Formats: sequence, structure tokens, C-alpha cells
Amino acid sequence: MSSILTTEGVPLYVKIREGIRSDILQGRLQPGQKIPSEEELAEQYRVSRMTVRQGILDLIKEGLLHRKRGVGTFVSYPHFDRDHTRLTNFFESAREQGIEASSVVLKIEILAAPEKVAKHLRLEPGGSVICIRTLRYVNHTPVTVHDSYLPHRLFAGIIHEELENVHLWDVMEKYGFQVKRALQKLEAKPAAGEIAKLLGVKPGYPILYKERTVFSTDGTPVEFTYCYNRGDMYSLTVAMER
Amino acid sequence: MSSILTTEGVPLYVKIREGIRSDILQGRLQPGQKIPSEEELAEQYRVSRMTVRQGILDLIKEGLLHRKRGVGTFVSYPHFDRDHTRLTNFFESAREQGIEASSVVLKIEILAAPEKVAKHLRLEPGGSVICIRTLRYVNHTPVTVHDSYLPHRLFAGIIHEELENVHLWDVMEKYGFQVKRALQKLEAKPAAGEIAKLLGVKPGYPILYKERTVFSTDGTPVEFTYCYNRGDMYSLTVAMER
DNA sequence: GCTCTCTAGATGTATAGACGTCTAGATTTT
DNA sequence: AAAATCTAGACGTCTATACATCTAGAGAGC
Repeated sequence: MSSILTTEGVPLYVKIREGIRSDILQGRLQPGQKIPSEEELAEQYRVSRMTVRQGILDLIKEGLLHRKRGVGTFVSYPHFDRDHTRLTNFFESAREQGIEASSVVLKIEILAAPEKVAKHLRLEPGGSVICIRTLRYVNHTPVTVHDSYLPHRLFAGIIHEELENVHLWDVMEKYGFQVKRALQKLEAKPAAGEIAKLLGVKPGYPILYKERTVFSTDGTPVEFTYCYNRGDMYSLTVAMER
Repeated sequence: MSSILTTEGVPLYVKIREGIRSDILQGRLQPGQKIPSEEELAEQYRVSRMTVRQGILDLIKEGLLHRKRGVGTFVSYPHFDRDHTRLTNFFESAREQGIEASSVVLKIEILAAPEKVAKHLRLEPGGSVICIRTLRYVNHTPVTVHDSYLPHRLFAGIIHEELENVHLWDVMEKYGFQVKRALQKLEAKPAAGEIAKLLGVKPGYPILYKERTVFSTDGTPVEFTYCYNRGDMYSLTVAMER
């Protein structure tokens, strides 16, 4: 087991936590294996049991360890697919999967932000926004309609950019914003008239509906989008923890 | 502030935690407001400061409170500070939002795992699984049908447990498994005959359909569930990063 | 009025000990 | 052999106390 180097200003429980973490990462403790008891670790690190406990509890919260009362504390099996928590770029992931993807811009206009849009973009009501409606195709079949709203103040020149067959997020980088995080609200909705026509389905057909707010690295909301996805041709996989 | 009723078998920190939670839910503590200091709460509840602390830390982990060192502890604003990446327990989050929630078990049986179920639960094909169909109500309206599959080997006795109005995940803890992580695949689908009848909608009505694999702290898949959620009464918010 | 310093109040870290409760396995009893 | 009981070990809860560190605001000095 690792001992603790002399480091100042670092709480003991952090040192212990990182010591155990390194034992796991370096393979000195294997998945499924029982780690020493709180009591033993306290003696080993020469701290009180409560201090050891605090470090262990951190690692449990992280998912690196788990424990069973009356039995012991064990190293968890690593979970593979970090993949699904990730926010992915439509064109990139289509290309990765060898799928033919394209998009067309149906409409682009500047208007006063509707109330809901303003709220999500943190603009004053009626603030100026750019609205872009795009239709995306997968293997030449229409799959998704996007109504995206961007703050006009941040992306004034974007209406002159080439927006077909590229991802909006790539264009945003030219304006100094890197997409970092998105909050998506998902629902199933019947297709309303115009959307149904664009997607080539009957009105009332199930649509996977998303409202998405996109934030850049500095926390600025840079995009609010209504997404209408054809239910039978679109699925979304997410990983969640607690 | 609420005082604590005499209840046996419930840890003090849990009583304090729930006391504070109820203060928030009932509006005695408003979002953004500072709650009493650890010291004051300790005196109020007549326990040691460390005990109060444990209760508060739980609520912080949940996202209901946040704190700033040297300043104080504050009630979080819903949907802003509160975290959406988290895997939430249906009954817990309903309670948090002050919504009336209930569930009934429609069917419970032991059968050989269908191929897809076996794959997700990492069982040999045809391995024995427990299938539980439940119907969940929100404010007395049916909202969700769940077809859950559990490995029979791990939860043999569960068929004798009380499963109505409790969350499966709470019951699983009795069997030594703590739910940590879930992988969910989302689609919009038309309601098929039986599901439509149970949810009280017309066949073809949009359903937010989920396939969910749930993993316990040690990485074991403990549940695979087909979820059929009424599109107009159910939404899911997720945060994603890249 | 402005800046700097100080301080009260709040959370963060840490200790040592006590007792509760659960689990698995060993032991005893039947 | 099977069932019931016991027990060591491990985690869970809780206390009372001490000191560290951070923050916002009060107060002193300019």
C-alpha cells in the first residue's frame, strides 16, 4: 500500500483518498477485492477512523468503491462507456458510424425572442435573436427538424455563413464560443402539421421532441433549439448516475 | 422550524435531514435563503454539530442545498442549481416536488430471459429472470408502465416483498445492491394496444419509450426495464457535456 | 470617501472513543 | 446432517471538542 508523502496544505482525508485511488489505478487493489477495514487503514495512515472514513466515502460517491455493511469495502468494477454521457456532434457521430448525413437550411431570420427563448438564453424579453430552421437527413431520409435560436448580439454575422452540411457548433467556434454543455428536455409529442409534412409522416405520428439549451465553456447560453425527431428513426442513449 | 417527533430506529441525522427537507418543501425555507448555521441547528435539534453536518451534506449531495465556506448554507433554486445529470428515484423526486405519486404491481412472474434481456443483464440465454409489470400514477393519473426484469439468482425472494408504492431500488438494497448508474435508450413510439389501454390513451398515441439497464455500485447489472411513458405527461431532462 | 486591517461568524478538518447493528461463518445443539 | 445459536469483524451512528481557514462586513486610518 502507498504511504503518504509530506505535503503541506492538503487535508489528511484527501491524501488518504488519493492514496487509495492510486492503489486502485495502479492495480495494487483489483476490482472486486476487499480493501483493508477502516480500522486497519486508520492505523496504517496513523489517523483516526473518522478521517479514513471521510476519504473512503468520497470514493464511494465517485463510484470507485462500494461497501456492504458488516462485511467490508470493495473495489468496484470499472464501467466502460463514458461515451453515452457525452454530447455528440451529429455529423461527427454519423461519420463514425458510417452513416450518410446531410442537412439543409430551410429558413433563417432575425426576430424578437419569444418569451421562452429569451428565458433560456438569458436575454431581456424581446431581445434580438437569429432563428435558423434546418432539416437533417440520414441516408437521404428526413429525420430531424431543428429550430435554433442564437443571441444576435453574439453571432451577428452568422447569417452570411455557409450553414448547410456543417454543424452549427463548428461555426460558433469562429465567433469565439466553444460548446461545452447542453441541457436537454425530452418528450414524446404528436407531429403537428408542418413538422409532419417536413418529416414525411402523418400528423399525430410520434415525435421525439427536445428542447435544448447549449452552453459554451464560459457558461454563456449560446443556443436554444427545438428539435423534432422522427420517432422511428432516432434514439438517444444517455448514462446517468446518482 | 420543525421539531422532531419521537421515532425509533431512525438515525438522528436522517431525522434532521428530513426536517430540513420538509422546511424547504413546505416553504418555510425559500430558495436562496440562508439556513441556520450548523451550530444553531445542533442546538435546536439537541445533537452534536457533526450529526447536523451529516444531514446537511446529504442534502447538498442531492442538490437541495449548497454552501459557501465561511458564509453559510443556502437553499438551491429548483431547475437551476439542482442537478439534472442525476439518476433520480421516482418517488423521491415526486416528493421533492410535492407531487402525489403511487404505483401498483400488475403482474409478477418468473420466466426464462428473452434474448435482449439476457444480453443486457449479462445472463446466459434463457437464464431465469423475475418480470414485474408496474403502473405508476402521478396525481392519480396513469403515466408510466414498467416491465422490469431482474436476475432471479440475485433477487429470488423479492416476489414476496411489498412492491407497491415503493421504489424497486429501495427494495434491492435489502438484497445488498445499491443502484449507482443507469444506461437509458430513449425513443418516441406509438402506443400499442395493451399499453395504450393501461395508460388511458388511444392506440398510436406518442409514448416516450425507454430501455433502461441499471447497474449497482459494484457494476453488476441488476435491472433491465422497458418504460412506456405517456408523452404528454412525462419529460426527462438530461445534462450532457463534451 | 477610500483603502486597509481586523474580527465575528461560518464552514472545513481532525481526534478519540463509545456503542449500535449487520453479516458471514464457526460452533453447538438437535 | 440440518438447524439454531453465537461471535468476531466490519461498517453505521453519535458525541464533545479543538483548531484551521475562509468570507463579508465593521471599523480604523488616511
